[in-house]
Amino acid sequence: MSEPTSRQRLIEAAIEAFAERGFHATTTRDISTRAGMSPAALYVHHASKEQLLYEVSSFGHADTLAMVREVYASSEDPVERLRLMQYEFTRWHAVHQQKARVVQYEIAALTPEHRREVAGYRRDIEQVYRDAIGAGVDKGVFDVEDVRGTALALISMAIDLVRWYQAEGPRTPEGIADLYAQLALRAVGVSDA
Amino acid sequence: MSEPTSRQRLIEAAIEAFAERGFHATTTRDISTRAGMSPAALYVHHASKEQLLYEVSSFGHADTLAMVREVYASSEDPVERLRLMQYEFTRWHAVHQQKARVVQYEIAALTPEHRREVAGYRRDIEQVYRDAIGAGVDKGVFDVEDVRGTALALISMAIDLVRWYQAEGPRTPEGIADLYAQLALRAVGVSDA
DNA sequence: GTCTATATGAAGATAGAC
DNA sequence: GTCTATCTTCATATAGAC
Repeated sequence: MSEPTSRQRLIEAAIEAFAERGFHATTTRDISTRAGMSPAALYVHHASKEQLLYEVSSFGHADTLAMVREVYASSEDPVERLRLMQYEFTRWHAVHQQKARVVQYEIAALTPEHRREVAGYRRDIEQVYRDAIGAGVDKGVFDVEDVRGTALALISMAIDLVRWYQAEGPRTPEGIADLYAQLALRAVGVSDA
Repeated sequence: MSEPTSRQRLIEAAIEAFAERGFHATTTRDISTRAGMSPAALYVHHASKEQLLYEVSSFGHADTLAMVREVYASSEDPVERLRLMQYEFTRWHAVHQQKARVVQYEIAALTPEHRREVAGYRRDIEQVYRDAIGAGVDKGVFDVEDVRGTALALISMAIDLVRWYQAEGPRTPEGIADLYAQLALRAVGVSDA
């Protein structure tokens, strides 16, 4: 493990600052100071404050999409697949609470072009959830009328925890993930969950 | 129905602007222009931009707390009570999507004192949900191990819809509220929901 | 690649006429 | 209570030395 580069230190400082204060309330001075540099140093490594946000947002979205796709491919059993999907998706938002907060709540601050790009990732993530639920319905294992609405509800549950979750609090990421995985199965009508 | 006062017009303009852009990205010029006034007019009716936010946030929180308390008192039956609670809480967030967005996502922009005040409202709302779930567990109607976590999950589901819900989209507030009420009952282990 | 110094613009809020 | 004009502060981003 080598030292992080200045570029990487600035990204991590930006995640911290954006998560705590929000993009618009964060100053480039705040970011560079957290990274232990002068205000000007930021622009040697990143073109603008928005570019920093885009970096965080785009990697974060790609990450979560890859994760749910991997889970989807990992099993043929609808119950185990949905359980693991909600478990991992929930856990990611708790473990990476700061990054997740930026990913989920600062989309409006991106340029229109960057916003369109992440919108694509988001559509794809929802599609994987719909596929996972739809497969269970097709096999007669799940009892769901509104597949799309149920997918949105499960995603919402996991995403919203970045609004209130605190790493210092009593709950572990795994504890919440377990609970939310159970709630996901109950939501699709698997009664012995 | 008389004309809204300038004061009220400014509050409504602020809700619109804060919901679309966020508190920090909104300028006082934007608010006053939306209300059809000059930048200076805002300060005749409101002390500051933060005071406008506080007005929206505090009334919104008081509103939702009163609503869930009313629902709690309206029935003794745990199933009907929780169903109605999730229905009304969800519907409120869809119907008042812009106001709800400001209420739920701009807490960090309040002054510490104002933030403490709304934190109290939020604790109380969670408590009503915990009571509603706990009562069903005590009566042996609900099957829930983690009452607090389940309450948070149900609240999260409803709150998060302000992030994606669009009045122009295909879903009605009542349609989402029906679905989320059903999901709430399934979450507490009422299997014929 | 880092710094100090600064250009440039725009924000929140106020002054003072009507 | 509304306006125009403006004060003051602070933000993003750049210039240029080392």
